[in-house]
Amino acid sequence: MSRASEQAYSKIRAHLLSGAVRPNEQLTEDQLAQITGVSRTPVREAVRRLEDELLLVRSDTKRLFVADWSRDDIEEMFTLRQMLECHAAERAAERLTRDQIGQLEALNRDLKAAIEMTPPDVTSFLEANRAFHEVIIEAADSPRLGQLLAKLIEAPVVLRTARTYSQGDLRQSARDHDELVAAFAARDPEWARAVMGSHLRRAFHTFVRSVGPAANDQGPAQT
Amino acid sequence: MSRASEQAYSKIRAHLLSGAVRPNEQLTEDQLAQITGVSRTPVREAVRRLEDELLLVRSDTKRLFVADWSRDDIEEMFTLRQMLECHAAERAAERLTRDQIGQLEALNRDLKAAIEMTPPDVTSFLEANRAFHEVIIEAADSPRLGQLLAKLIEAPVVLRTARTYSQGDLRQSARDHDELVAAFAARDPEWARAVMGSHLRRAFHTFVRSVGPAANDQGPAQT
DNA sequence: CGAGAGGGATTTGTATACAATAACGACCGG
DNA sequence: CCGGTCGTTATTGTATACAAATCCCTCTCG
Repeated sequence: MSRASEQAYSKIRAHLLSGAVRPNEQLTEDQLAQITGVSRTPVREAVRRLEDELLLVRSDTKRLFVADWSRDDIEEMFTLRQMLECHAAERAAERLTRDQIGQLEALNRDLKAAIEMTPPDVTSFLEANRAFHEVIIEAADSPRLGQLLAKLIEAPVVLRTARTYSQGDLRQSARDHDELVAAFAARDPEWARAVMGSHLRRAFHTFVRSVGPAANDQGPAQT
Repeated sequence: MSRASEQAYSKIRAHLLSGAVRPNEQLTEDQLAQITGVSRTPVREAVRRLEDELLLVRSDTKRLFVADWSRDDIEEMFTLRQMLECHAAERAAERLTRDQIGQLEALNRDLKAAIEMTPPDVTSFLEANRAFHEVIIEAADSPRLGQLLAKLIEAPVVLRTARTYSQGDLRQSARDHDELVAAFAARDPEWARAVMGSHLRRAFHTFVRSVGPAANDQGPAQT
């Protein structure tokens, strides 16, 4: 999108991820317009995108709130992502160019470098990880699949807690990526799917372990 | 959404599905505002939704066009829908109330009645079919899953061609629904998943047969 | 003391005017 | 005759004013 609405989007998103607002807190379009420095029109456009990504929700009477993700919500998100991204890996295995496989290798080198910093550079890790998965989705060559996954991957909760992962967790992630590259290089869709599946499922359990297995189960409905 | 933007959405959608416009034809927000009788503001809101549903697409310079669905696009849509809706059926099998199962039975009675009209009442069939699947998705109790599926099911191409299905095709569909209800009543997630899978995959092949197996393969890129 | 109605304040929805950007075509130079 | 550049027109993007809906507090009545 164009300048103002794009800017509104990223500023609001950053604002939400920064933790400056709490789940279930009400926001108004005017507030957001002030924060972002643009008028309500592009803010409304940005808000729509953020609603789509489930970072914001609207009450039944159109009032705007910060979304609250329960543990169950997050599990479902991981499950759906796994379903779709396994499919993407399968398709990608049949379609990746040598050049793209090279990109994946390079990205995974960056990712490993980020892990081996002391302390691990989690921001770089997340960026390399995001780019890695993006190449695969791109190669799957299915616009609709990409669109669906885009929503799931925007999920913020994961990003917020990634900083608590151990170096061992991160290294396992890098090993998964290595094996994915191997599966792609071998042009073996089944292998790629299987590795992607375990990769994401493990990520879910790592997440659960880091936030506590039964947290957040008694939260009130948010709408 | 509120009155004007909701009205704009359904009018534009109807306009697109009516076939009054051709794929790759350009539209302007002003035109649509005139057609719908509201200002550009709600039209833009409606257009965003339709873009999301891939009924409309924007060029790289933000100009608006009627989307063109290739056969491959449609196959991918069916594949994704199958993946997600099988999952929904599985979850629904564990969660449907007796009341909801009763609803499914009632809807399938309506559906069969529509089929046995002479000629078959395709509009009622489609409506009962939509409602049937909606109950299942609702019962799956996963907001994100429902949201993803909503997009896929809006796909218009299927609706446009449904009128060409034979009575035999429609009857098979009703039988699938009967078996789904049986699987739900037995609380057997695996059974439900399997039936849903074959139901949707058959629907795809019925679709392919009705439009011709290799149609629409040489269309130029639209963006 | 509680329930519900009324009304001002808050918030979202819509229309409109204007600004920014992209497409189109005419004109010019080679 | 071709290619490019500039100005005009068409189209989308943004700001703002106003309308509609909703919330919340208060006040009254039972």
